[in-house]
Amino acid sequence: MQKDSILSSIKDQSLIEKRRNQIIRGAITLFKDKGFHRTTTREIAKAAGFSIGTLYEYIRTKEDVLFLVCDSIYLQVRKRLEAQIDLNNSSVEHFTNVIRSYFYLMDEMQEEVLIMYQEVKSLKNESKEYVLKKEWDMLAILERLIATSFPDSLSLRKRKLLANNIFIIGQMWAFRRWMLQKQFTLEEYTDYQIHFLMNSIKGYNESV
Amino acid sequence: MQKDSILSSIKDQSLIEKRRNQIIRGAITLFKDKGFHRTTTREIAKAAGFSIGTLYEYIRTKEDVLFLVCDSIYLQVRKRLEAQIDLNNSSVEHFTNVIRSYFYLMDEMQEEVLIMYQEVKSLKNESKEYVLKKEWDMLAILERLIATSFPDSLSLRKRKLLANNIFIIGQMWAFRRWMLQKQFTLEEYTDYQIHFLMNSIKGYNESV
Amino acid sequence: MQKDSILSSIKDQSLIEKRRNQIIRGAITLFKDKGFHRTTTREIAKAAGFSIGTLYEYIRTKEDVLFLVCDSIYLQVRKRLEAQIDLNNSSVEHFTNVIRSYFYLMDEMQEEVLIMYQEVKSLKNESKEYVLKKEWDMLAILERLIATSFPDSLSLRKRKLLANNIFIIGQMWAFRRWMLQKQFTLEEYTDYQIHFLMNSIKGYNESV
Amino acid sequence: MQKDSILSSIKDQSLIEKRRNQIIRGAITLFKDKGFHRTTTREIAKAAGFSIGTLYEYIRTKEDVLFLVCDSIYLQVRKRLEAQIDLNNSSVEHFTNVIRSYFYLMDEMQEEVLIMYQEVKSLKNESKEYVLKKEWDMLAILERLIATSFPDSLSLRKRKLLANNIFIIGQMWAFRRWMLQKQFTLEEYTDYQIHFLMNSIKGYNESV
DNA sequence: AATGAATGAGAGTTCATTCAT
DNA sequence: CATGAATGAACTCTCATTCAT
Repeated sequence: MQKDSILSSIKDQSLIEKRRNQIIRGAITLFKDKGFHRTTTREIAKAAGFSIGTLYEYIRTKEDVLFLVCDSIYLQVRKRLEAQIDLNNSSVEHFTNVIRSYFYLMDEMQEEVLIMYQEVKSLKNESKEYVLKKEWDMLAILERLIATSFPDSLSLRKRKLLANNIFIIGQMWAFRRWMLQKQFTLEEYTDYQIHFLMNSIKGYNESV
Repeated sequence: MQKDSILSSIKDQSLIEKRRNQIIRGAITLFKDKGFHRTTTREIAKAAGFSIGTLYEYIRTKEDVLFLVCDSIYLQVRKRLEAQIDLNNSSVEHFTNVIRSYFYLMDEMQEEVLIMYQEVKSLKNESKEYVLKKEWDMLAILERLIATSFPDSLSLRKRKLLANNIFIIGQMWAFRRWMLQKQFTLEEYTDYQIHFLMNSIKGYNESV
Repeated sequence: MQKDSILSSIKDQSLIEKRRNQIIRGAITLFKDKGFHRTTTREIAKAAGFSIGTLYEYIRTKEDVLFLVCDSIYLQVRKRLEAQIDLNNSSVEHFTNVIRSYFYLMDEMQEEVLIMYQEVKSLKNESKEYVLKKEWDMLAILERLIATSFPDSLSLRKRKLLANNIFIIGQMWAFRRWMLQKQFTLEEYTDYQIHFLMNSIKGYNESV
Repeated sequence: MQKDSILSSIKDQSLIEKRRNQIIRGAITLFKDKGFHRTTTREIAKAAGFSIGTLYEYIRTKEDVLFLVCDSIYLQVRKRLEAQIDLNNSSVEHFTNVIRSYFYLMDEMQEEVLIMYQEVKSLKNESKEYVLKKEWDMLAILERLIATSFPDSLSLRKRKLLANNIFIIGQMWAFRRWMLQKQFTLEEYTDYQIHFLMNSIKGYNESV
């Protein structure tokens, strides 16, 4: 499944783009609140600002909406993460800056992260694979960053694992906010986690 | 909301216990497969081994089933985790043994962990809080273990954060299995993560 | 497709029988009036005397209703036709009596005949074949009657064709009533057609 | 209802003619396949070669399309039947030739005959009457032919009935093809039926 | 004259829940 | 205590029709 394979009976491509963005925006608001299953297509149409009939001119099934939403969120996260990365800068400081930005991004996009976290599983296999593919891409970005910043100290597999750890510890701030955000400010959380992370790399380095 | 506040029209408490266990066992099988929303009460009744009418003698709403399931899974995880802990043993080795056991437990209970992960949000607030309360309990266990094993090196807040990290890195093995279990055996995953963790503590220790 | 392959979630077989008869009776009334496509499932449920939910306990799709209706009509026509036939009586008089009865039956079941005529095509292939199979059966009955009554005068293929002619000339009284019933009484129609038929057989006989 | 009473917002009459022919041609193709009810107006527009908006410039409702189609089919059948008839030729041979031509025409126009057969009932009364009026016309043609060919042997009413019989036995080749065309070639079917028919007339003739 | 995006009533179907037996 | 037939609100999705461009 690819994004463009969501069929629409509308011919004007730019209108499709525009309306789908309305759909995505409306749906995210609703999904935040009630999740995918408890949101009805009529509510989505209304939140998008048009009728149920019009909604179905731009998607074929309710699941298509979920797909659009997930796809859009991933794209956004990735874009913003990539924007932080300077491939020519291999300093540790640059590394921590990127990680810090990522954590702040997770804070900013908390609700969206939650949606992805909880609803991707509701996609049918084909779409799910397409979306999960995007996660591989994001991990690859983190891996590359690690490789650049710590060229000699970590094996490939350790880099991969570390990328995963960073990835979900960032998301954790969103999906465990009921616990973490009661005890830490975002700054504290970021500071502590970056410390743990750096020590872990340094420590590992020395200990092997 | 507390567990016993799920009303039942049945008087015999031991029968309630028995029937609810049947319900839980049946429901978990189904939820693994199709998730909470896509599972019908009829299916649950059938999987539990009795009629839909009987099901409703032991619960009031479909959500009650989810609550029973989540509650049961948490209880099980906690019990098995606690069984590993010797409060009088403050050795680092004991610490890593417990962590290792926890990771292996997450592997064993992958499907259940997934259910919790993805479905707890569908609980209504009251029940959700009750369930999340159990997570606080589990974190407290890990915190205590950390405090015992590393009595002087970590502040309270760092212990809390570390407990969280351990907790979700364990779960990650389950909920990101599509990614991790392609690249690591359970043993490798456990070894690497424990290394990272220990270095992180040691490194931190030294660096502060 | 066979009749019993229409799944029902109801266990009591005699209740299924009873409810399905209610459905058939209600649906026929409606189909007479508005045809299959213009009749809604809600109307069918109401005409059957229960709720839409209950309707769907006894069928799986709207098409099932059409199938039940067609099946029931064929069965009825056939039963009543068979009841007229005495296999041991090979007299020409018996032959004409049966034909006459058949014509009167078509008159009595006009509406039902119309439904079959116009709606069978809406069945999906599997069911359609099952229903059309019943028409073969009825033709076989007429063929056998012809063979018994005119043992030597007609070849197998001519008997087959004649059976078809009788069959649809009977039905014609129903489906062309807007034309025929303005010009003929049932008795006249029957008399004339039987005359044509007998002369045709006799004439054929002599001319070959 | 008359054909020209289908309102159109278009002024140019020859354009209306042209566009409606496109509609008819497209619609017949679709109706053959899926019947009137299962065909959408969008599909009709597409098959006709223009947009849904344009379609509705030439018709007012979907039913109008059905009317146009039925009207067109009747017209065609009638034209071709009339083309065979020489009013000055009263020979029996001419009679059988026309009947034979009619049967071959029914073979050629099988699909169209089916459409009429199954869909006319979906017309609303006004249009239905208009279309059925055309059947009276065709029957009148056959009646006249019978009267010309057998001037003294059959009463008016018998001629009328015979006309009906010929009419539907011709159509039967189309609407019962699933049965007849497995057992007979068109030639055989025609030969047998003409034999039956001629004997029937002759026989009747002699016997009265 | 032609287009096609927008509409919304209404269709078929599902399923959590109840309650008489 | 157990059953399962009955219910109907609520869901997703379709499609004939309109009308601004």
